[in-house]
Order: sequence, then C-alpha cells, then structure tokens
Amino acid sequence: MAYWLMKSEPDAYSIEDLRRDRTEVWDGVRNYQARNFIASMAIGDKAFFYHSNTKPPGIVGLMEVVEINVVDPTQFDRESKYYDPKSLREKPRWHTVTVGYLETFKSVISLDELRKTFSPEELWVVRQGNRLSVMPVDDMVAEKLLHKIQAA
DNA sequence: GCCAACGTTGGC
DNA sequence: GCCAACGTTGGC
Repeated sequence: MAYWLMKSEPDAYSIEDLRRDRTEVWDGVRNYQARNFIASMAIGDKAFFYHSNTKPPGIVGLMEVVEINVVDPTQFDRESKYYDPKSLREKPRWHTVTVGYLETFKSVISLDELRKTFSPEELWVVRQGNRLSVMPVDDMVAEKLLHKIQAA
C-alpha cells in the first residue's frame, strides 16, 4: 500500500464535496508526470487531499483509491476545459482513478506547517515552485503526518 | 492581482 | 533537437 498526495482547488472540488459524493473520478489531470503517478496507483492506496489556491493551502483529509484504469470522461467532452481533441474513443490518452472519501482532518495541515516539518526532499509539495498535482508520499512521511493528525 | 516557476508548443 | 514564446499553476 502506497501513499500519495493529490491537489485540488476547493473552488473546483473540495474535501467537503468528496464527503458528500463518497467517491469521485479524479478527472482533469493533463500533466504527464502526474498521469504516470496515477497509472502506478493500486486499489487500497491512500491519498492525502491537498487544497491549493486557498488560505491556507494544505492537507485537509484522506482518501483511498477505489478503482483504477478509469477512462477520464472529460477528454471527450467538447464542453470541458479538459477536452482533448487528439484523444480517440478507441484509444483514450488519459486514464485516472476513482477515489473514495475516508476522513476530513480536524484541522488543516498548512503548507507553512509542512515546510517546518519536512524537507523538500522528503515531501515534494514543499518544493519551491512545485506545480505537480499528483505526487508520491514516502511511507515514513505519511506516518508522521497521520500521527500529527491524531495529536491534533 | 501579481508574478515566479515551469511545462508545453511550434518554428526552425 | 533546440529554445523562444506562451500558457498555467499556485503561493503570496
């Protein structure tokens, strides 16, 4: 079982939305590195939900991977900003996962706090200028995070 | 709203 | 294959 971190702007889709929906297809990822990370996910993996572009940005909850190899429907949707005219129905370019809601943390673990706790090598999200929206989280880092939440 | 970081596109 | 131009992300 591996740990991940997945970003979303809460205006677009938040942990509250996921709590309501229970599960959600994580669509709209159009970055190859992020896509490759998604492709290496397994059912049962856990992912920290990170709210970006908000005050404060940070980790707000936990979800799990419940389905893999999901064809991202937005690539065929002309109305979607994620529409990809190069993608063919018989050969989709973008696959993703379905995530399931696990919990909302009692308080946000802010980016500021993450910076104080982890080095850029330990946790990619604290790297300056990091724009990657899906990234792996080292087991030890994940355990520290979960412990921090229990303490909070 | 600004702007640094940085990924992508396209001309050559 | 290089790299300038361009577009987007996301913290501040």
